Amino acid sequence: MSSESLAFTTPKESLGVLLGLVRAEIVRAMEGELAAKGLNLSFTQFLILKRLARLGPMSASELARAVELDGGAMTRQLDQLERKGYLRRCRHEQDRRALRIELTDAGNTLWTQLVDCNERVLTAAQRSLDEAEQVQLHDYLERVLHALRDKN
Amino acid sequence: MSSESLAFTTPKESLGVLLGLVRAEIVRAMEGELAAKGLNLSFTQFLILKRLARLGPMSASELARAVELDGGAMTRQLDQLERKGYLRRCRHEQDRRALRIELTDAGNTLWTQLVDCNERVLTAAQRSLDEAEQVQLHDYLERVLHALRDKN
DNA sequence: TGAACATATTTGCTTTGACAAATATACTTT
DNA sequence: AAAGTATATTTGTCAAAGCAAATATGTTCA
Repeated sequence: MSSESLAFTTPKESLGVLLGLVRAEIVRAMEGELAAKGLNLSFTQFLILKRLARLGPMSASELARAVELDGGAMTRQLDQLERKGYLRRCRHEQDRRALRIELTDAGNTLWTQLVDCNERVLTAAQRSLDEAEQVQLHDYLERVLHALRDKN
Repeated sequence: MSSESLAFTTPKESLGVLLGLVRAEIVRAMEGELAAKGLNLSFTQFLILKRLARLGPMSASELARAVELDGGAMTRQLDQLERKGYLRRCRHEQDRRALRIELTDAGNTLWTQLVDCNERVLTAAQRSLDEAEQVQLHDYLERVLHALRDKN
């Protein structure tokens, strides 16, 4: 009875799905914003630029881990973004295996445009949560993430 | 400076990313569970079966909307699941355009196995949240979802 | 009724991303 | 220093998913 009778309202049953739905909406909204500005950028590419703009130059594999992207896929995304002139592959000073990916001037200029989109989407997404709730949601998600990663 | 100094702790900045990371971990964990049982099922296929098991027969497009999957992709997933004998495409009584997708006996039997995997992963994911917090997380996510969908 | 439009499914085409192999470089241990 | 192991990047290959077009059926409205 416990599980069956509560089926359609039990949180546990749909956390995975729910996360998928929310994320899909955010991606959709974000890509809509980008398209509306006439920018031809995927959500993945947006994330890469955001990371670089926020944290500065880093290697391709750091970047890949940060956005949960396969190394091979990262290479190809970097190809595209480099071709569009938004970033540069430089040599890493300490490690000759690695690259140092850095934004070009065009990349930095682009980011100033993206900040708006980013802001609008996240504000819209969280508009029904007050400040404290937003912090709490973030905290819960972090805790879930750690629980999943530290298997014990 | 303002953005730079706060970058690594501002919640709003990473909600999109964070959702992606959590979801990726859940998918990984779930596929691990499935593989451990010797089942050759993708996370997407698991979601389709789950939906059918929980809510009963429905059309392909309802199913597609529920798991946030493209119609074309759904057709091909159904091909696979039908070939494996887990579901059946029947005619829809009221709408001759549509299908009525229903689980076979084998599909229902399979689901009894999947229930465990599902349970284990979700329990592990939420083990650092108490009952009230789990409910609250779910509530927050629903509110974010609605905020994103009802654009106004 | 009939025309216009909307929805359900399938198929073809293209892009994205995962996985594995290849190569280059770093680290560790003996 | 040599050997063995680990990491960074690139490339090839494949499966999954998105988009568009085709077809069939339903719905609305003049």
